[in-house]
Amino acid sequence: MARAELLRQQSTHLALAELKAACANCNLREICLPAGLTTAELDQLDTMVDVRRKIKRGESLYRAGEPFDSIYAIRSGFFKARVTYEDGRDQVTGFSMAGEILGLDGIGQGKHNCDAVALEDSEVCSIPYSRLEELSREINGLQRHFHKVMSREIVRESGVMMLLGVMRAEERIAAFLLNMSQRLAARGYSPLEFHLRMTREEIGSYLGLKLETVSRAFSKFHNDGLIQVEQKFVRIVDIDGLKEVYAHHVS
Amino acid sequence: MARAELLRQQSTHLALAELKAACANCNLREICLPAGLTTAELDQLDTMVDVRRKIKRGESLYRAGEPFDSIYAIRSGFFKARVTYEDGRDQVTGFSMAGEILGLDGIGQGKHNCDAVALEDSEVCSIPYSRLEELSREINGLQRHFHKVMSREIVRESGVMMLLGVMRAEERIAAFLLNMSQRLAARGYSPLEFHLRMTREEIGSYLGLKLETVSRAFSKFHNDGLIQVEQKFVRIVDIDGLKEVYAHHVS
DNA sequence: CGCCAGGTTGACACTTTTCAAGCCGCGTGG
DNA sequence: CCACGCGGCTTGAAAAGTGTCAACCTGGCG
Repeated sequence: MARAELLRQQSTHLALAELKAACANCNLREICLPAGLTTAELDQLDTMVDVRRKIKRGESLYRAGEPFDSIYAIRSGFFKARVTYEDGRDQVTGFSMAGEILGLDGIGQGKHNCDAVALEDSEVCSIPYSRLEELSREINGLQRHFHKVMSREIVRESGVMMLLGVMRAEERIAAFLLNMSQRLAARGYSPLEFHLRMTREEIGSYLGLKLETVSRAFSKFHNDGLIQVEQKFVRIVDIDGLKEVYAHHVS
Repeated sequence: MARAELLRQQSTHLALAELKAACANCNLREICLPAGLTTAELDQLDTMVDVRRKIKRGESLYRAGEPFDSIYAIRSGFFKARVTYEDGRDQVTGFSMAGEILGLDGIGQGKHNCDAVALEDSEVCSIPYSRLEELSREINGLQRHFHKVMSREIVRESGVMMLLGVMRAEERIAAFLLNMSQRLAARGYSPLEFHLRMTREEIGSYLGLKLETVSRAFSKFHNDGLIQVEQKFVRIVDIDGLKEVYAHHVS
């Protein structure tokens, strides 16, 4: 905290482009928090964003129970959100990639509700919540977009509830692959070839399945000519076929 | 829309207490949106809340796809939120009771994402989102509390994901009963005796189970002396026993 | 009075988990 | 540089949990 502040001040004049977040120059600005702001508003926003923070693979950005004071925009990398249960059982509640916002779950109770764990070396922009509150009173577009981000998180989660509540194993996996594909495409990556950052177990946890079930579904899709899988590498061969599995019932 | 506005103006001087929402006098103000505001702020808030709207059992407050313009505070009654899937399958994503806020899912896309259906005759206060935006720029406490409400919805949903992802049938039902009990208690009702407003099928849909499974679990809890069930009436006989089922594994 | 939605219960089928064995690939240390 | 170890992945067989189908019950309402 104190150290971050120090870093921020030091960086203001020196290596601004290097250490300071600089939304105005960020190539994620269209999909990240500043989406839709004017150039002038972007400059205002920049005053609020703290230095970037690097998180190594396997480390956590925050942990459940820690006091909440900032939200985070993912600058690069990949995270999982994990909720741990009283008895030790846990569940992955989401995967997040560049441009997405982490930490929204902390606002309600003033402390984080889940762990945010980096699945690869990552970098985040840290946004003190109190400054976000202030600034979103001044910049209407920021207020509106922040509300949208929260609302979309609610909608996203109800989509996951649908996955977990009504779909069967193969449908869930197909939905998962299509979702990854679509989000990667929105970031300019290939929607048909990608590396999974998470293990089978993490996918299973997210989808409410055991890792063996995930593995079997991958193998079946492979044999059915829908995808090619080799460890964490996935190539979608027949995307329409995948969509049929996802929309199921026509089998 | 125009009609609601008309009603609101008419009611301002006439039957204010009857038709106008009047947060300042509402006995739900401690758990509803205005929680934590000062008396003066409450009066400001009242200028924003439209007339109450009555929803008959079985009718919907809004439906998925309809344009979003207001959020709603439940004044009395009981709702389910339901998402319908392309192919017709649907899922209940939540149950809401007095003092809770409906419609937050609409902010992100400008249209509602689910149906909100009354499970008994209900009354809601309608809060135009544009006015909420304005006012939450002026009243810091309102801004903060609105953010908390959204954040808690995110946390609530990740709790449901946990239910759906890692718990088995009987644990889910126990969790459901304990959750109802706790929310009713927060509203001054008996936590140990209540009437379920929803059918077994709706409970099942919410919990990702078939209605027969719900029914069997109820019967089992009854036989085990944990609860008494008779149709929609439930009495919790052994709440610690229920909690053990919920925390499971010790069976 | 009779109908019908909603609920209960039983028998059986099916999906997914559990348990177990073995493989593969990658990083580490000898 | 190779061997080793280990986490991660795959696959099979059996077990468990939940869903499906069907019959029947119950209570409320027209």
